[in-house]
Amino acid sequence: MSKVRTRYAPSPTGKMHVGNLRSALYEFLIAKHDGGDFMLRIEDTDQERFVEGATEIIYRTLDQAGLKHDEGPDRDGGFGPYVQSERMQTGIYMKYARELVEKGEAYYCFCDKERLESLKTEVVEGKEIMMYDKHCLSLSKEEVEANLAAGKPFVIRQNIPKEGTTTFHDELYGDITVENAELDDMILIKSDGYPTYNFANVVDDHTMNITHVVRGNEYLSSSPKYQRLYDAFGWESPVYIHLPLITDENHKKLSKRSGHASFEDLLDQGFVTEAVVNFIALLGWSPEENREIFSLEELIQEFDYRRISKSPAVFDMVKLKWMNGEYLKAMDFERFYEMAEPYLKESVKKAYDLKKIAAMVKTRIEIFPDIAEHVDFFEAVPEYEISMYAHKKMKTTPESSLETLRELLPIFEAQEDYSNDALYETLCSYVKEKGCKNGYAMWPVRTAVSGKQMTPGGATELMEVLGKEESVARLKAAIAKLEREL
RNA sequence: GGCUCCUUGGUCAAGCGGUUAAGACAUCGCCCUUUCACGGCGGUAACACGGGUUCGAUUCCCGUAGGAGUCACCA
Repeated sequence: MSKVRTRYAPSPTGKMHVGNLRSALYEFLIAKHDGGDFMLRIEDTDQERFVEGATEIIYRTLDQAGLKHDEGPDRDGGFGPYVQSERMQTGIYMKYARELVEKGEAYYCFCDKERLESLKTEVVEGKEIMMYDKHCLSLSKEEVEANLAAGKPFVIRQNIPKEGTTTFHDELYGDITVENAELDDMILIKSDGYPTYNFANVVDDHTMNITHVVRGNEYLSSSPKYQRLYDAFGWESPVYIHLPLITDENHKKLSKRSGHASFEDLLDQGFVTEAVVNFIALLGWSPEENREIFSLEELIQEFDYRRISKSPAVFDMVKLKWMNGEYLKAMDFERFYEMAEPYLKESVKKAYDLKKIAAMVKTRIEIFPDIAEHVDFFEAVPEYEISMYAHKKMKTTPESSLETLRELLPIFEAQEDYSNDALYETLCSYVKEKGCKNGYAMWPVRTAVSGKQMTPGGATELMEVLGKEESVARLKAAIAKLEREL
C-alpha cells in the first residue's frame, strides 16, 4: 500500500466555517495517523465567487489550528501547481477532457442559455430542476468542427448512458448504487475554459496521487458521476470517505450563507483554537476509550477513520463553551493572562493588579468575554438592593450586617497589611471573638466591597486587590447605605 | 418532487445478537466552600414505529414515518 495522501481543497470564497475546518482536520488526521501527507489545493475555478484575501484566511486558519500541510502552493512537493487556476494554464483539464471526448465519454455542447432555460421542467422549493437532454451529443464531428472553427462558445459535458447503474464504494457508507438515468450530463469544462469542480477534482486527485478523498457528504450524491469519470479514464478510484454533516440546532447544514459562525468568529467570541479543534474532532468521531480532551498530537495518535459516524451532528455551542472552559482552566497562567488581559483592561480601568484578578477569574469563565461580568465591580460598586445582605445559610440580615460592618470598620481602618492572608486572619479572629460562623462576617464584607451577588473571590481576596483605601471607602459607603435604607 | 443518506436521552455519543443500554454537555438535588464558580457525589432522561430472521433483537433484513443532503457553466 502506498503512502496515504489526503487533501484539503477549499475554494477561496470567504471565511472558513466549522464544517470546512472539520474536513481539513479529518483529512489531516487521516494522513498523519498513517504517517502520510496532507496537501492543500486551492480550488479557484469560479472567478465570480473569488474573494480577495480568502486564500490568506485559509493559510492562517490552517496555521492557527496546527494543521500543517506537507504540500501546497507555498510548499512544493512535486505535484504542483497547487492552485487550480494555475493548473489550468498548463492545459491539463482540456487535455483530459479531450481524451474523454475521443473516447465518447464526453462531448461538446453549444446550447445557449435560452435553450437550457427551456429545458427546466419543474420548480421545487424555489429550485429549478433541469436535466440536459443530450441535444448536442447528436452533433456530427463535422458540425462540431465547424462550430469550433466559427468560435462558437462551448462547454464539454460528460456523456452518461441512459441505461444501467453506477456504483461506488465509500468506506463509511458502503456501496452506493444509482440509476444512470438519474445522472445529468454534467459540465466538465465551462465556456470560459475553466474546469468545473466536478471535473477538476477528479483530474487533480488522480494526478496528484491522492489516495483518500475525504469530504463532506453533500458530495455523496454526485460521487457516482465522479466514479464514472475515473472509470472512463481507466483510473483506479481513491478511497472515499464522506463525512457526516455538521448542522445547527435546527438540523440544517452549517453554511456561511446562513450566517453560521466561522472559525474566525469563534476566536473573536473568545474561544481558544485548541478547544475548537478538540470539539469539532468529536463531532462525528469518537475515540475507542471514553475520553474527550485531546491535543492535536493525541488526536493523530487515536484517530481511526473507521470510527467516524454516519449520522449528522448538531453543533452545540453550550458544550463547546464547557470545553473551552476546560482548556482555560488547564492553560498555564502566563498564556492565560496574555489572552485575558485585553478583556480585563476593557472592564477594569483602575490601577488594580490585573494578574491577581486574572487568577481569580481563571476557573470561573468559559470564554474570555465572560470576564466582564465577573470583574466589573472592581471599577465601581454597582447599584444593589440591601436585601442582598440577607443570606439564609450565613444567618445574616441587613440589620446584622450593618452591625458587623460597623464593628469591623475600625479594625480594617487600623490594619496596615492588606494581604489576603492577613485580612483573612483578622476576620477570623473577629469571628472567633464573636462566636459566630465565618460566613456571618464574611458575607456582609464581601457584599459591601462588591455590591454583587457573586464575585470571583471571597471578601478578603477582593480587599487585597482593592487595597486599603478603596476597601475602607467601600465599607463606609455600605454602612451609609444600610443606615439610609434600613 | 426524483434520487441518496441518516434515525440510542434536549445535545454529542458508546454499543457492533444475550448489557442493570456506558460516558460527556445541559438540567435537577446534595456535599464542600469566604458568596458564586471550581471540585465531589447522586437523580431525571433514550434504542422512531410496524413486520420479519432468531431460542433471543438497540444490534441483521424489509417496510412506514420523520429528518437531512442533493438535483448550477458553485464548490
